[in-house]
This record gives sequence, C-alpha cells and structure tokens, in this order.
Amino acid sequence: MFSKTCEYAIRAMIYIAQKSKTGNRVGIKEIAQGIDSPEHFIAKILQDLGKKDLVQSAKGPTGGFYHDAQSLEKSLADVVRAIDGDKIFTGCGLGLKQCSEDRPCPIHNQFKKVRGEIKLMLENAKVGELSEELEQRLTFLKR
Amino acid sequence: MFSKTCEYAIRAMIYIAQKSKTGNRVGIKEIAQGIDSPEHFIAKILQDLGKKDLVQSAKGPTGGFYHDAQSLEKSLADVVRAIDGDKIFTGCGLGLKQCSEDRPCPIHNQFKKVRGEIKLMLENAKVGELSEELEQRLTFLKR
DNA sequence: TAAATAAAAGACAAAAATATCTTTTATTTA
DNA sequence: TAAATAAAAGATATTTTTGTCTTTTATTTA
Ligand code: FES
Ligand code: FES
Repeated sequence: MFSKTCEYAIRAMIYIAQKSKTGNRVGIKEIAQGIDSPEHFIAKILQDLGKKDLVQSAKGPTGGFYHDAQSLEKSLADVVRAIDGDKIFTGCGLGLKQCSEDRPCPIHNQFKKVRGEIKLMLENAKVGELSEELEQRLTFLKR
Repeated sequence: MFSKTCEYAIRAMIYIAQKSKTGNRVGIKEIAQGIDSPEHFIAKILQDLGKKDLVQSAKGPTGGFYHDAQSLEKSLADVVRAIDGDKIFTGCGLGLKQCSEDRPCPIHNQFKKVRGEIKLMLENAKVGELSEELEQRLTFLKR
C-alpha cells in the first residue's frame, strides 16, 4: 500500500507527537528504537519531513524532533502525499498512465470507490489524535 | 497498490481472456502491444502464471497464450495472490510485522475495513467477466 | 571559550524491482 | 525431414528502494 519510507514516516510522526505532547523533544535514536526502524534511514526521512514543515527539530544538546500545534493537526494524508506523492489518491489501480472516466480500466469504478475511502481514512486521521490512543496504550507502533 | 509486475499480470490476463473467448491464441508480442508492457518482462510474468495454472500456453506456430474454462473463472484476487502474495489482504497498513487485534497499529480498525473491501473487490472481479466489458469497448487496458 | 551533543548533509552499499538480450526447446507446416 | 515459429529458460543490465557510514554544522552547557 505505502512505501517502507512512508510507513516509517507515519509511525515516526505519531511517535514524536506522543512525546512532544509533554513538551519533550525526542532524539533520532529513541525514535528509531520506538518505531523499530533503521536509525539513519528514519533520520533522512525526518529531514525531508522537516523541510516540508511536517515536523520541527532543533540541533545540539536538548535538541531533537518535536511537533508544533500545526504539525499535530496534520493528517496522515499530508504525510503520505509528502512522501509517496498522490499516486494512491488519484492513480489507476491497474497502472494505466492516467485514471480517466473516458477511458476507464476494467476495475475503474470499484477501484475509484476504495481509493476514495482510503483518502477519507487518511484525511480523518490526525497525527495528534492518533498519538493519544498511543499514549493510552490502545495502539502500538511496533510489534 | 500493486507492483508493476502485478499490474501487467492483471492486464495481460484480461487481454488474453478477451482474445481466447473466440478460440484464438495470442502471442507475446501482441499481448505486450495490447497492454503496453515490455515484451520480455510480460513474457516472464506469463511463464510464472502458467506454472501456477492461471493461464495456458502452447509453443510453436499457431501457439501462444490462451485461457481454458477454469482460468476464465479466476478472480483478480487469485492473480494478485500469485504475484504479490497476500500482504495486501492481511498485512498491516503501517508495516508492523503482523497485523493483530491484540496489538493494533493506530489505523488498524479503519485499515482493516478498506483492506476487506479491496479483497472483496478483487474476489468479485473474474477475468472472464472483465474481458466482456473490454470486448464491448466499455473499458480499456492502455491509455 | 572548549567540549559535548544532536541534527544535517553527503557519500556509499546492498537489495529488490523492473527491463532487456540471447539461447534453447517444443511444435507446426511446407 | 528441414525450416519457421513461438514460448521457455537463462543471463545480464538498469533503476529504484532501502539501508549504512562518515563528515559537517549548529547549539548548549560546563
Ligand atoms: S482508470 Fe484504472 S482506476 Fe481509473
Ligand atoms: S495492525 Fe496495522 S493494520 Fe492491523
């Protein structure tokens, strides 16, 4: 569904959200450990998300990653779009160069429907909210 | 959503179905042309599908690929499972090693739902049926 | 101001996915 | 039976994704 990069990105975003609710910044090592991802890999991803202003960071001692109010309001759709682009939201399920009503592929109608539901699901899932269920240990970011 | 390999596989299956309804076998070149895929790549894929008995083939002049009655009854779910495995049907949306009710990821419930709909969509889509809409030029396999 | 800390940046490596090219095998037909 | 045809098989190449390692830059604190 999503690229590995995107999966790590989402998990990291929610992890950081949980930690930064209590005003804490969180280092790359702890994040990697907390979401079970390669350390340097998630570091790159967070750099990228940082440039796109989906996460905040500070260098030096006491530094680390955190979320401001705006970032906490971001949806998973925002994260997915930033990493994987919008192929999943608008692309053809059978890989035709363009999804189109005029020249639909054999599963266009059905696919369009689930594609829309995925979009809705991701748009309604806010990073900040998801981190609350995490805090309550109702959900988890690694197995 | 699906790998390129899987997209080509599905498109080829439907293309072959259409052609083999009229008793024709169809060569790899025509298939590649008809679904806009690399010739040698789709050849490999079809070899694979052949071994798994999702498509039939014959060598030599008048040879080519075709579908028997059983293959026409195959669903896209069968094709996807043969190529991409069942990750899409049972895997965790955020890439946790296992999807589980006991230790769900933050989008488990919502994801589970759409995952189920994808499964249903693919199980209800039979290769033979899809090829009929193709025949009527209501749907297309390339842009 | 020097040392320690932590992210940013850049270079490199491995693995997987995608794509191409060549040779072999089976089958048909002239 | 020889030539032609078409898939099967095998080898190789390219690109993308994923992962690792090293150096640099910014910041804090002693
Ligand atoms: S054309 Fe394939 S999903 Fe719309
Ligand atoms: S645990 Fe992630 S989808 Fe079920």
